[in-house]
Amino acid sequence: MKKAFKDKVMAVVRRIPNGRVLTYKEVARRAGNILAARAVGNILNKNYDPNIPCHRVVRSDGSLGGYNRGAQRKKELLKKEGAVRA
DNA sequence: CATTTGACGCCAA
DNA sequence: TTTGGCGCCAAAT
Repeated sequence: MKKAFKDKVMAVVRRIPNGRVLTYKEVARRAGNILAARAVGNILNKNYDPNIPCHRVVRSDGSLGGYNRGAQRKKELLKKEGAVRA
């Protein structure tokens, strides 16, 4: 079945290089629907994959947002990678 | 198939 | 500037 959105979101997030973070809005935009920022978060939330650095996706405000493994973990990961909102 | 949920985003007060 | 409410979408139940 072609879950274009879910599949694309995963692909996009998987492509995020180390030290780089994208906003949910940006990911949604690359996934094909900029209005689906919410859906993006929902997808990552229910479908966490070790290949997908979902911790590199943050809110447009610059806030980290949430994380399945704990927001604290996400914060540490980003800090460790030195990620910045380019 | 209809309803609920949810890691969001933007605007108004 | 901060808080609250509304709008948007896709997936899960």
